[in-house]
Amino acid sequence: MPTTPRTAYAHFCMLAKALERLGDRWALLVVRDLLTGPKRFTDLMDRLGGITPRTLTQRLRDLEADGLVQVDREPGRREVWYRLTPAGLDLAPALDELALWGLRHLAAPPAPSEPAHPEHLLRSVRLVLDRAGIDVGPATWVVRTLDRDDAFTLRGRDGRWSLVAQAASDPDVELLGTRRDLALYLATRPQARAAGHPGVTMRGDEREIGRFLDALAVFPPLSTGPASHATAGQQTGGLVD
Amino acid sequence: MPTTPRTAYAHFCMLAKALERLGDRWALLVVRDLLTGPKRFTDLMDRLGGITPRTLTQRLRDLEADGLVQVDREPGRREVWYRLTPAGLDLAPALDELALWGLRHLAAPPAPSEPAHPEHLLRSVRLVLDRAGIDVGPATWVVRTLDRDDAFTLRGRDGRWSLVAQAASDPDVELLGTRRDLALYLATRPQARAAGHPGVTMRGDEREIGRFLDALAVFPPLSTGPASHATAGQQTGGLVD
DNA sequence: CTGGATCCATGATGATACTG
DNA sequence: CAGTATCATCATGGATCCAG
Repeated sequence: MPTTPRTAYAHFCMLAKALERLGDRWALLVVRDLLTGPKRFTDLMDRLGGITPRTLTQRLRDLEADGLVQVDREPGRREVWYRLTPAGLDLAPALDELALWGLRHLAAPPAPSEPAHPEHLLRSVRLVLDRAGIDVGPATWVVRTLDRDDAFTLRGRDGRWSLVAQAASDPDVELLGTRRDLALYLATRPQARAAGHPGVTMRGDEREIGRFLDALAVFPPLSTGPASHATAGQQTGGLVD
Repeated sequence: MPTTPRTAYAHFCMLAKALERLGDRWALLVVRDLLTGPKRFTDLMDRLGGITPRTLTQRLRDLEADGLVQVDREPGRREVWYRLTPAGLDLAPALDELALWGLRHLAAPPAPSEPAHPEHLLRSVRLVLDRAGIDVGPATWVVRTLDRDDAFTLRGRDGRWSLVAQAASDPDVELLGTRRDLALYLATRPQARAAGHPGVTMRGDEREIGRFLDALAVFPPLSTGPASHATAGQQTGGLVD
């Protein structure tokens, strides 16, 4: 009979109970990376850059025991696929709010040592466009990474926006570049985006690219209050000065 | 020159950056308890039951350094008051989403060893009423704890709801009880609430109490998916069987 | 090659007692 | 009231090794 584990807060509070499951280091980042679809152990190791295999194993076991992750092991197949259960998928709104908070208060250009992936920013872009109800007509935009052949489709219609980790066949605009270049481009402040970005190719006719730039003008959102983070300093309206 | 601290993920991801500030044990619970207003060190020690003074000191220092908490020290006064900065207050939506997720997937009656405070549930009640757009006419409901003399006012009008940690002077309904009894009452499933609860006094005329019960019928919300938590078992529509 | 396990080092947290 | 001091324990990081 286990006594209350170390990670328990013993509060009658749903936030505390949630954090008992999600508060361990790396746990929410594992969920984040599984939100875009099932992944293998090594896929996660790659994306979570910095986690040790022992910790990843531990997190996946914990999340499985808590019913957030399901493990697909098929006999005769080497790969083990990890995917979110409905309860795990249901964390998306909470992760979105945390990411938006980070965007409002901690936005900063990527350090040279930081691996940059466009998908994290794309999730925030989708959310910001959706919340703002931006409507520039039906839009299908594809972002394709050249160094890893990932692709994402951002679709908008009637002010609602969706993001899927797959390339649509008929994009109005297509962005091509390395993961880092694409992330840097999305992190540029809106006014500078029309000029393009080194390493990023934009395909699509001028009118379509114009719609893309118009919609993206709301990203990133401005901080609601004064930039009160001690090291954040100036708020220029972009992630990059 | 400090190298990247242990708590850094070194990802260009706003969620990761947020978790670098908020991911330490107890950190978000400190924010939670400061969301209802400024508190003293010992107030926080009391509410956070289980935290050690060393850890609380550490968290408050970290949060202060990150610009989420401001410390009010007045010369000649013993007490030190901690309050959230605008950036700290801006975490409310994220904490709300996490608490709602906990409510949907981890709801369980309070264990006998769990101190129960009504305020955490009241935050969720406000949010659920507000999201559902419940409109039962202008409503002012006061919840008053007898064992600590805390009071909260839940106000609704035109489907919008607010919660403040203070007693309104003209409540339509007033609930009185110990912190535990009030929490247990709010955790009851809606159908059982009309019968009242031992230790909880409800003041107000019958019609007003009827409005109160009608509105509260949407709390707690049902889980979106099947109750997939390994230990959660049945979902009865209430926190208490 | 994937999916881990093992060993050790270290930093973060808990328990308890004490103090300006 | 608002912490600090000390010691113990546990979780995580880093490196390496191993089995199917």
